[in-house]
Amino acid sequence: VDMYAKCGLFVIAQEVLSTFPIRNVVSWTVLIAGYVEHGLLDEALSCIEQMQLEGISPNEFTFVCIIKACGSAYDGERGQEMHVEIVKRGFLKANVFLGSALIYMYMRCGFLIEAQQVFDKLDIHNVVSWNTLVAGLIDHGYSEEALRYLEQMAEKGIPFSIVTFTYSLKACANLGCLRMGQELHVKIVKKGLESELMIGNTLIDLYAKTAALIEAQDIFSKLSVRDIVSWTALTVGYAEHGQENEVLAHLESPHRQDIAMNDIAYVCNLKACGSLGSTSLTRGLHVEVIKKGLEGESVVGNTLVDTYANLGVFEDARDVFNKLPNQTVISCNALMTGYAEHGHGREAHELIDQMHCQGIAPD
RNA sequence: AAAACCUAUCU
Repeated sequence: VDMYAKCGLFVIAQEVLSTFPIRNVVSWTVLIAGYVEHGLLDEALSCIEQMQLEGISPNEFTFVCIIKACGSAYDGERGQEMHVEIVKRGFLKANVFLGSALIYMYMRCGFLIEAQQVFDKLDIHNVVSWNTLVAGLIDHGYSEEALRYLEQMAEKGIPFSIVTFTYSLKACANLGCLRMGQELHVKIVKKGLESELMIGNTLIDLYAKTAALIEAQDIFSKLSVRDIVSWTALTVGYAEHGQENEVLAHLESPHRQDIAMNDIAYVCNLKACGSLGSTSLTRGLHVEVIKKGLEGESVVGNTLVDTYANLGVFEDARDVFNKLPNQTVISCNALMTGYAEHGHGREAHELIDQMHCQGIAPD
């Protein structure tokens, strides 16, 4: 059941499960974990109901899965209900897995105070519970706070993991602290972690964001294995600093290296084309995006609208905008900013009216 | 026998 569920073959997993004369909490939990890993919250929750109907109670493992599911689905309400249930059963105090899952859930749902409270109340901490807190803070733009927690970790002698280093670098990148990033880089080299892909990629990003493009390129060149993240981090960095030739050299390279593009990579490359002010490159990428069926993906679609609008190519901006499966305040703002910056006051006003008609609240 | 943190990206 675990294998099928992990592979996403849920019909077979359920079938196997149904042939068991007796199911226990593990049989159900592995299935639930599979659903959660594949983002299927409703199915996971319905399993919980079914197992309880069979008279089987969820245990700590089960609750970790459920809490994670609530976080992934941004369902803070339900997460809170589950939290109450967990406390009632006395599971929380000593289980750092459950604690980390709750911190993740609250952070993702924007309940930062609650996340910190869970962290503070935990009897046991480990590097993951710290990392989860730090990651959440950084995701919400509190990089200084995150750095303070990272300092505390160091003071308490908690060894940094790859994830800890990654987030430390990310905090530096967000704050534009090249110096601190370089100090971390030295430590990373000393620990022999520089060839870790996640760390290498984050170093590329740090140096690119702090305008240290020679260093960024150097890290990139020295990586023995590169993935799509390595490429896009560098490309965006070059674009943001106006290095057109390097961008051109990198846009096509992932293909040539047999590295698959994903939706985020298209967003990055579109962003790069936009930074360079190139309508033709943008159109070229747009064609690829359509071929891959990604035009309607919200972030990809919004980026297309934004890029075209910034370029002042409003026929295309409008065309993509109209085709979006759901227009949101983000896509509207992107289009509107373009109108405003290119002096199209009338269109901007019409868009406000359209938002009103569609019940999209301006922010 | 099963569970937590995971790098590039949109206004």
